[in-house]
Amino acid sequence: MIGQSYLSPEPNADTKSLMKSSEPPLQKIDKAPQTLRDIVQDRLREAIIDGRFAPGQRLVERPLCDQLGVSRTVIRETIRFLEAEGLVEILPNRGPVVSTLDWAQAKQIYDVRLLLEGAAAATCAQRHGQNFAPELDRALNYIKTAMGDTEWANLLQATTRFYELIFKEAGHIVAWEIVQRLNGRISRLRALTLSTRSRDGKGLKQLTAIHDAILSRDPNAALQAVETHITAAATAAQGFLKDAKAGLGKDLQL
Amino acid sequence: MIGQSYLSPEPNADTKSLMKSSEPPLQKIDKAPQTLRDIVQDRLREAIIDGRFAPGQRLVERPLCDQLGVSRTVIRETIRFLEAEGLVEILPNRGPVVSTLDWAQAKQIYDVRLLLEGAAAATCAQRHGQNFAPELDRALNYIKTAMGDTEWANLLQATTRFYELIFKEAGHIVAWEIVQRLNGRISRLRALTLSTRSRDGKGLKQLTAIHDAILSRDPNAALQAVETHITAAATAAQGFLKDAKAGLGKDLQL
DNA sequence: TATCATAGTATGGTATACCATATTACCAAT
DNA sequence: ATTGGTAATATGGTATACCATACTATGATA
Repeated sequence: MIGQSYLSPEPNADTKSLMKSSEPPLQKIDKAPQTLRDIVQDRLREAIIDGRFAPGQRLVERPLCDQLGVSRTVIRETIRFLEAEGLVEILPNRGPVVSTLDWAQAKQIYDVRLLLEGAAAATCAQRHGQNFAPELDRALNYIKTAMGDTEWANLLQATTRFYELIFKEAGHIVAWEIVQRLNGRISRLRALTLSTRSRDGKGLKQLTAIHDAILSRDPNAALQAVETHITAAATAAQGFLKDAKAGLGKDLQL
Repeated sequence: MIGQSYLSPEPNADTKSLMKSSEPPLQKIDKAPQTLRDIVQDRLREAIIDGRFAPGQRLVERPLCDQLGVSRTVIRETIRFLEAEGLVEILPNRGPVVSTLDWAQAKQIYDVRLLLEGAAAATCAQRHGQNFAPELDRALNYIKTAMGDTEWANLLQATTRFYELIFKEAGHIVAWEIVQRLNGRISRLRALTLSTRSRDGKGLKQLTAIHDAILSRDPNAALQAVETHITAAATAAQGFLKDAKAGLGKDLQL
């Protein structure tokens, strides 16, 4: 999430022509000293989202310390953060576990996404600037190529990037953060639905519809396109969760 | 957020007629051993929301340890949690400060609230059960009485309760959690707008309109009512933030 | 007097050790 | 087989020490 450009674009490219660059004498150095916590947070979050920690699995602190080579303090702090994000739950007297998901929650998450993504697409359709079209094209093409990929993480990232563009262009930063957090909680579900839906061409077709509606500056069409896309995704997801529930009795698997 | 009903509703009401109560012989004791962190979290969150810690104010760890009588670990973990909630920001090499708010963010928060609360009200209008009407009546009455109160916290809590009822009845738990978190970030703004808007009668009138639309099972009217209510609140809020900005040059004050 | 340098202080970041408690598993005794 | 106890494990909570950095104040030098 946070880049690692500690220094200004030109670190010290001009030692001879000092004070020659006209406008800003010196750019402020906004060092973002990537703290250990941040690294561990990203690492753990990614591991959970990628499914390397299964839902329901316990996250025992000291082993995590050994694996990541950091102290307990750091681990505990990141667990607190991920708990607030909804990726981790704390069982009383048992400690943190990877959050599980049932259909009731997933359904609500898709509902909220529907509202926020629909609004973002509509706003974006009205407001997008001139250099936005090629960017959205590129994002859509990324998705197209990622569909043939075997690595589902790429496809997930590509679609995420697609929506990120839309939200950012609409100026809906807060909403995008919310959606991202929600997506973290249904990441495994998303991976499943995306990979299956990429086999039939429907998923891509729906995303293309969103793309077209936005670029033709038709807010209502954009809203509609998002609606059909998310509804389809939710339906597919429901199938998975229902299966998992039937198979195991608990909803731990997804 | 978490109740403190450690024990079952009926602790041991029937010692004579043991095993007589037909279905559950004994209810499971779901003890929620309120951990130190939870207490400190609630305490600090409340302090920030109440404004006892001003926005931009530094939250120095060791003094907080002394004030609350807990160790640094606990303090740091709660700060991580509140950071994820958006109530606290971490300045590099300076440590945590209470988050500040500018109008760009506040506007977006009101936008998201508009979407989520509108949807909840509409759904609630369709689905609310039979014993819901008196509850909503009661909530509205609470607001009415709280308007005469000098303690603005009561009014804030009353309106929160009003919306909570709507969200819960609509089954939008996830959305409600999101809205609550957003409300935390604009709590001082809400307090200001609520108190000023309670002097003219408009705020109450708008809430009554929501109440009526829901109880008459008219989703569109409910959506409309929420829209006017939040739009008005946002406009009032904008006035405050603009003032603060003009007065101070920075947006630290709110 | 003005500037520079140095030391001191405060704070965040990290690591480690310790204790109390709750849970679990295992083992022994009846 | 059920009961009871004990040890192991893991967590919550605490305390402490160490280092790096930022800010501050003091003093020395030009």
